[in-house]
Amino acid sequence: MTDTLTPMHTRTRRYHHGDLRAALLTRAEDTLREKGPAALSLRELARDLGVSHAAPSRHFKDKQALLDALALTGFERLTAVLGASRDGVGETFAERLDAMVRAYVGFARENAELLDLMYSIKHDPEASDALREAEQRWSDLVVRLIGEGQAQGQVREGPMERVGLPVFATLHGYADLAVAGMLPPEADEHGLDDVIAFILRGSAPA
Amino acid sequence: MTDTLTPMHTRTRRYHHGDLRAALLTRAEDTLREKGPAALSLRELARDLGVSHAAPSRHFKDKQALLDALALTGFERLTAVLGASRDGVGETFAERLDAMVRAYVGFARENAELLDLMYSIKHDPEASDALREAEQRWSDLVVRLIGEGQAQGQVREGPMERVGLPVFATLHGYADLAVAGMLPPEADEHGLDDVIAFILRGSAPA
DNA sequence: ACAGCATTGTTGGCACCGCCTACATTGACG
DNA sequence: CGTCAATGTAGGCGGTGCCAACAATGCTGT
Repeated sequence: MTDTLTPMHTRTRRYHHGDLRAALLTRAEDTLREKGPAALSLRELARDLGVSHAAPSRHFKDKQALLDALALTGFERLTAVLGASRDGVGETFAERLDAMVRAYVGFARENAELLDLMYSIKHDPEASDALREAEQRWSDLVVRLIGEGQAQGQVREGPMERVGLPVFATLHGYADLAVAGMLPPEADEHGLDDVIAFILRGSAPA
Repeated sequence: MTDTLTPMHTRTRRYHHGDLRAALLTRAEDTLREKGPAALSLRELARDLGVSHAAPSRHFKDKQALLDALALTGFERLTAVLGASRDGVGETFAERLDAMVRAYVGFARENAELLDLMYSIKHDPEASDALREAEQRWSDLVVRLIGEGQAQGQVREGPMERVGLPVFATLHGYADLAVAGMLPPEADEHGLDDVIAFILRGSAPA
């Protein structure tokens, strides 16, 4: 009954969006980046996409579900970035660590709010399985890096949890400081180099 | 002044609360700890304290102001705890570092949500001066520790920003992981020891 | 002592939010 | 071509933060 006259392509406002789910996710990430997590509202998202305020609920059962999905894409991209950091660099622990730290901090700087979201969600005891797996996959990359270092005699012996944990903590901590804008200006110059050298000394064989 | 007559404990519902501001802060911290940051609402706080929903606005111009004040008390307590960690331990860098790391992680575990709040706020570019000062005071403690270590020849030479930053990053990162519940169960056993040893190796003289 | 006034609380209203239920439109499949 | 699941819409509910107008209180100066 709507119309045989008004053409679809003008101001395309078809009843079905086509891929609202994906559109919600990308728009949400933009908003998150530009206006922060507090400004993320399902209703505003719906308005932005020209859809009714209840439409998002067809794709995400509640707001948390959307945030979870957003974090999931974040973990996937982070894993991809870290995995790629191994390409084109040497095989020594030092080189691979260097590449991975830079990749991680780079991701953190470019996706500060998203990374924040990713960490605040995994905090939640009842995160989805997919989320836990994604998180697992990326921490496996660190574990693998350390394992290789140990095999090559460039990293001290010991169980992974004990050797890897301080490395992980340092990496995470530095990225978090960078994201929070807490690094002194001078840090831009040598900060990364210093942290990488610090990790190497800390994890060097006894 | 308070009362020689009206006992506190009798459901007194006087028009003026007496010290609503302090009551709001303590109640807010309890709620934060027990039900998480999302459950913090000015209106519910007011209900809990038996005052009208607009009463809090007389003491905090908006919700963020209350959160800022909460974070401020957090920084003050953290500084006190870290300062006290120096008492009763030896004067070597290793001992003092050990004490401070344990104090910091202990505070983080006991005040996880509050610490989260503290960090998410300093993130904000327009935090109050008092907040910035409080944050400064506590990071000064770390700087002081490292300076002493250098003076005693137990920490490598170099400008404070370059030597201290990796230490700070590791400390912060480990505490953050602990707070987020991301540490593997095995970490409870040796995690702290490992991190402290890691920091000592990383910052030892060349 | 007390009048005046700043402080502190109260009431009510606004716009927004997330979530729910009932209904409408669409497209895919038998 | 009819049926039906998937998708989007309309409206309502209780909750939130914030604001403006009003009321009770207690401090302060005369």
